[in-house]
Order: sequence, then C-alpha cells, then structure tokens
Amino acid sequence: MGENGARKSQGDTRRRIQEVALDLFAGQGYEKTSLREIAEVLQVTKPAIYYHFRSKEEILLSIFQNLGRPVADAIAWGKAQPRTLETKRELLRRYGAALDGTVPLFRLMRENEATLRDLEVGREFNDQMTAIGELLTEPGTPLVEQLRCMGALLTLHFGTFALPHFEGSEDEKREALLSIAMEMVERAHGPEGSKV
Amino acid sequence: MGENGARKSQGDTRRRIQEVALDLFAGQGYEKTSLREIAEVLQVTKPAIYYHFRSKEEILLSIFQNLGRPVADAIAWGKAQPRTLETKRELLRRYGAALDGTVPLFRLMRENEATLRDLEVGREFNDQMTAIGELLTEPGTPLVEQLRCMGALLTLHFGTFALPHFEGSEDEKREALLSIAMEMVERAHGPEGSKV
Amino acid sequence: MGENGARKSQGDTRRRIQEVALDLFAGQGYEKTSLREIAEVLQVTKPAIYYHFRSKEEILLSIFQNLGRPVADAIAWGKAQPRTLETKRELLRRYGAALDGTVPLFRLMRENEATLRDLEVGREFNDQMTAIGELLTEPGTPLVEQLRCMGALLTLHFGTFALPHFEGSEDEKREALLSIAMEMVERAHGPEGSKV
Amino acid sequence: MGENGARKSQGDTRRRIQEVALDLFAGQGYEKTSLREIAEVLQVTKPAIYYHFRSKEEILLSIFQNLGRPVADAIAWGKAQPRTLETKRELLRRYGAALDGTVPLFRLMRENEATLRDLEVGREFNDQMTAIGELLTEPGTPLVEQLRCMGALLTLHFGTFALPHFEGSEDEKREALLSIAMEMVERAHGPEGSKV
DNA sequence: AATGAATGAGGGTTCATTCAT
DNA sequence: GATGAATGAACCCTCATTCAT
Repeated sequence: MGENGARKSQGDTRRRIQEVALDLFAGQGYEKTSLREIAEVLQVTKPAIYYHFRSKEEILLSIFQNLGRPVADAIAWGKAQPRTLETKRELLRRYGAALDGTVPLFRLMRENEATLRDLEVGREFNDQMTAIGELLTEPGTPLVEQLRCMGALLTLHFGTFALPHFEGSEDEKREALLSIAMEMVERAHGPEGSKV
Repeated sequence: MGENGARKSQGDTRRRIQEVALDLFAGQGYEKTSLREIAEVLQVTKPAIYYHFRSKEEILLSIFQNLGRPVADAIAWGKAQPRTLETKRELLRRYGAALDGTVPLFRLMRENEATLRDLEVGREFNDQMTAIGELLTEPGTPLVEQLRCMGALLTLHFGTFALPHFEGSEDEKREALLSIAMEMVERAHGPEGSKV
Repeated sequence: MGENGARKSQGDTRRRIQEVALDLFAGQGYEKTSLREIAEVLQVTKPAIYYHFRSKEEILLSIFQNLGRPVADAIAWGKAQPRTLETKRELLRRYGAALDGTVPLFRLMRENEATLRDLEVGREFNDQMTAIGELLTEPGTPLVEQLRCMGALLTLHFGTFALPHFEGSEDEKREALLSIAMEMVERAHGPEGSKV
Repeated sequence: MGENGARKSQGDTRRRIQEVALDLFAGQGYEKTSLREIAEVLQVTKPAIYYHFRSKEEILLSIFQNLGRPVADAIAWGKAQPRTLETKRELLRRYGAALDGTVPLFRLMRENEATLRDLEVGREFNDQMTAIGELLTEPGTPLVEQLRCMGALLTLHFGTFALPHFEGSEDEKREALLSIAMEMVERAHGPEGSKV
C-alpha cells in the first residue's frame, strides 16, 4: 500500500488502546478512568477493547510489562552482579536512565498505589521496588548507612518526578540528581567509597 | 446528663466515623472504600453519616485538618522564620516529628494521589508539599544544591513510610533518618553549613 | 388514612418485587428475565430492587423459601414419621396438596433446572426432590417396586403441571391424580398394601 | 484424498461442533454456554462456527433433528397405527428404547425448557411431547384412566433420567421401568387390557 | 440523631452476530 | 473453510447522594 501504507489493523488498535489508556490512567487515575472513556477517545466501542484485552487490569499490566521493561532489566542486571560499590553506582545509573524514559508509567504506579495494591500489576511493581531497595542496602551495616542508601534511591526515584519544577536542561537536572544519589551510596560505603 | 454524663452522642459518632474512615481509607484506598462499608462497620445507616458530614470528601478533609494540624503548623512556623540554615534544620526536625505522629494519614494521602488530585483535600496536601519544598530550597543557588535539599525532604518524608522495613527501635530509626536529611541540607548550604 | 389506607411502604415494595419476579421468571425463564424488566413493571429503578434484595438470586431464593414452605413442611413431616405405607400415603396427600398451591413456583424450578443448578436455590430444590424420593422408596425392596414408588412421585409431581390439559374440575383432577399415585405406592407395598 | 482419505473437513468440523455443543449445553445449560466457549474447546474461532451454522439455535436444532430422530420416528409410527392397546404398548416400547439412546439430549431439552420455549427447537420438542401424550390417552374415557396413561408416559420419560440413582444393570432397570409403564396403560384399558 | 426507601449515573463485562479478507 | 476485528445491546451490580419521616 505504498510507503505510507498505514495499515490500520495488525496490532494498531491494541497499541492505540495502550497509549490512550496510559494517558488517561496517568492523567486522572486508574479507577477514575473508565473503559467507556478510553473507547470514546479511540472512537471504538467498549467491546472492541475487550477483543484486545481480557480486562481493564490487563491493559495496565501489558503497559507495565512493555514500557517497564528497561527498569526490570536494570534490576535483573543488578541481581546478577557482585554486591560492590561499583555495582550500586552502575545500578543507580541504569535505574535512573530507565526511569527517565518511562516517567508517566511510573508516576502512575506511584499515584495509584492504594488502588493497584491488590492487582497483579501492583504486586509486580512492589516486588521491583523491594528488590532494588535490597540491592542497594547492606543488611549487616549500621542502620544509618542502610537508610542513607535507601535515601539515595528515594531521592533518585521521587526526585525524577519532581524535576519539572526546577529550572535547567533535562540532562543537567538528571545528571545533578544522579550525582546526589551517587554521593549518598558512596558515603554509605565508608572512606573507601569516597576514594573512588 | 449529670456532671459526668458520658453521652454517647455529642461528637462521639462524628469522631467514630472519622476513625473508621481513616482506617478503611488507609487500608483499602479512598475510592475503594464506600460509605456503605463505613456505615456497616459503625452499625449505623448511610444517612447517619450524611448527618455528620456533607460528603465523602468532607470526611477525609476533616480528618486531614484534624490530624494533619501538626504538619500544617510546622510549615506555618517555617514560613514565619528567616530563611537560615538553622530554620531549615528546625523545620526538618518539626516536620519529621509531626509526620511520625500521623503516618497512616500521610501514607493515605500519598497512596491515593491520583484520586485525591481534584478534591480539595488533595489540593491542600499538594500545597503543603510545595510549600515545604520551597522553604527548604534556595531559588538562587546552584541546581545541585537545590536538588539536594529536595532530596533531604524526599528522604525524610518517604523514608518515614519505609522505616518499618528496617530493624531497630522506632526512636533510633527516626533519629538516623533525620540526621541524614540534616546532613543533606547542611551540605547544600556550603562550607558554612558543614561548619555548624 | 382511613379504612382503605393502603400504606405504600412497610414491605409493600419487597412483596411486589417478589410477585412480579415470580411472574416473569415463570413466564420467560429466570435468565431471560432481567432486573431492568422487573423494575420497569414495578415503575421503580433497578437500585430500588437492590435495596430490598442483595442479588437477583436472592429474589428467587426468598420466593422459594416463602412460597415453598408448605412443600418443605410436608417433607419435614415425612422425615419425622415411621416409614410405613400409611406414612407414604399421607406424604403423597400432603405433597400433592402443597404442590397445588404453588404450581407456578415449582414449574419455574423445573423449567430452569439447568440454570438454577449452580445457584443455592437450585441446590435446595434438588435436595427436596431427593429427600422425598428417598422417603417413598424402600432401599431393600425389589427394583421394580422401588421404581414404581418413584413413578408414583413422578406422576403426581409432573402430572400436576399437566392437569390444565385435561377436562374436569380442579378438584376432580387432583383427586384422580392422587388416587393413581396412591395405588402405585400401595401396589409397591405388596399384598398387605392392596388390602388396605 | 484417496479412497480412505480421512479428510479433516467435509462435515468433520460440523460434527465436532455438534458434539461439543451437546456436551456443554447438557453440562451447563443452553444459555450459560457461549459460542466462545464452544469455539475455545474446538480450538477454532467463533466465525468458524458461523460458517457451519446460521445461529446458536441452529446448532441445537440440528442436534435435535439428528439425535432425536429415533424418538420422532417412534411417534410417527404411532400416528400411523390404529389406536389399540397393542399400539400403545409398542409405542411405549419404542419410545423407551429411543429415549435410552439419547438421554443427554432429552435431559437437556427438559432442563432448559423455559429457555427453549420460544425457540423453534423448543416448539418442536413440545409438539412431540404433546403428540405422544395424545397417542396414549383416549379422549372419551374416564378422567382417571386418561391420567393413568399420562402417568405411564411421565414415569417412563422422567424415570429414564432418574435411573442412574438406582442399583442394577442398565437393561434390568429399563425393563423394569417399561413394565411399570406398560401395566399402567394396560390397566387404563380396563378388563380386556389386563387379559392380554 | 438517625432511618427507610429510593434515585441517577455509571461501572466492568459478556454475548450473539457480522463482515471484509 | 476459516480468521481478525469490531459492534449493539444488554447484563448484574455499586456508588454517592437525597428526602420525607
């Protein structure tokens, strides 16, 4: 159908549903977004959505598994590394980068925590958060250092969502945020940490 | 009525509604908690709730204004102070202390952000967060130092909710968390900061 | 409001729902009857129905427990008696009489068996049928006599629904049907049976 | 294709649809069985079913006309005979035999009566029942004898579905049931009847 | 101070069916 | 001989809210 042959079918609708759903979920919340609304925006009927997804939750789950892949990969990588300071630094780098590319999704996960708690997607998200927290903290070390590592993660994670409130180029801001998180985990690793 | 007349009414039911509502809102989310449920737990009928509150939102709003008072006070105090490092340190101290006494409420506000966004209670909460953020950061200073201040707040705020995951006495953990936040804002204040 | 004061409330609506529901369930089937339909006939809204009943099934269940009482009583009576021929005769008498007063309900139970199978009401109905069957048949006796007893029940039960197809007064027809069932269980009880 | 070419198509799918449909209709009811379910079991898509049948009803209708043929034949035979006692006896024999071979289908017809009432298949089934009833009863005779004949039919028909609850070989049970029905119509035919 | 009865709006979901391919 | 995509209609049910009492 020519070079511009925009084939309408073949996964097109499915993808459009995911796009619109993410938009609306992020904009007004998961519960407050009805399938009717999604269908209306897409100019299709509700059952059309059910042709592509088994349930409302499955829409979000599929989005999470598609777009959340980089974050999941970063965590998987972390789990396979030795637990050195350098691993943690690289983990923060990777996590930060992955997050940057998926801000709307992760903001949505965060802002609907209560709602998603008893959905599979919520459980998966929670497991991720727990996992990365464990990769960064060292069970045997002093409490304050454990908390500092957690603080590094919190700063990076939640700070990412707050960046728009600050002035500066995107890259500049990310860099700065990452450097702060880095310092924190380095500091937590004691004198040798600061030497690196 | 007698001098010690423990009348069941006179604000009793009202308070019980608030208690149960906070419990349920915190436990299963604001939207997922229906007035029917609250009424059932209290063994009253739905209209009884409407006798005490004009709407579902008003229940949460009243809870927020009752229990959230200490946090609001801390912020009000901060606004009235000169913007010195010592003010910020004290602000963190006060904010941390206020938060500790109201974990369920603030966890609820956090976990239902999307839902509460277009409710008055959500706006008030948001204003608070913005206000305290502004009290801690210095508009003119380098980006990284602004972000570090924000990081201090994020660490203190979100860290408080994560504390149960760590070992140690409550006081120990709070102290440690606060100290980390303190260091961060001190560090952000440059050499003079670290001198204090 | 005077001698004709037809108080609208006070269980009125609840009873009207049951009436209309029985009518429609019997007329077009349980599944094919929607709550919307019931509500329309009653000139109320769907939620009004839900104020009085927790679910669609509960409507039928309540009807079954109200109207089906006589049949249940007959069976309960039978269970409490010695298993003599006279008991069986009286049981048929009572069952037949009870059935006569509740034809629409039992026709409905019968004609929607597949649908009601996995509803509580269906299970209760089934238990009744099983129970009465067991009361009439004698486990130790020859197969043919057991089947004859069952045949007596089937004739009485299903015959009741078929009576309108025959000519004669109601009483006449009932009497005749009952006498046939009687003969069958008497015959099953052997020579002594026929002597009575 | 060869002479033994077991081609998968050519009526194969059609037959498989009928098989699965009968299974599901009988197991969970006609209404509760969706075409999606049938398609899933068969590992084909819904439109594939529509290629073979014009509608959901047509599936059941075709099953009824295929499998119900022996019963229809028995009735047709009866209509062509003189209305003697021997005809009735043979009719019961034939009807019983035909029924035995098609228990699931006729059980299904029975348990979904309300649902099928306004479908063609339901009307056909009803006509059959009416027809056989008329073949067995004698309009001019005393009411009680008419009812006894009907009782014979009811006992044979519904008894067949109840047989699994009794102990004994299949043949034994069928024989016994048939003998009871026989006796009833013989008895209805008066003294001459019992002489035969 | 609280109830009984009811409503309007809307929720997610499922169904039999169609049509272009 | 079948599929992918979609539709219109309807389903049961729940919610926050109201009002007369």
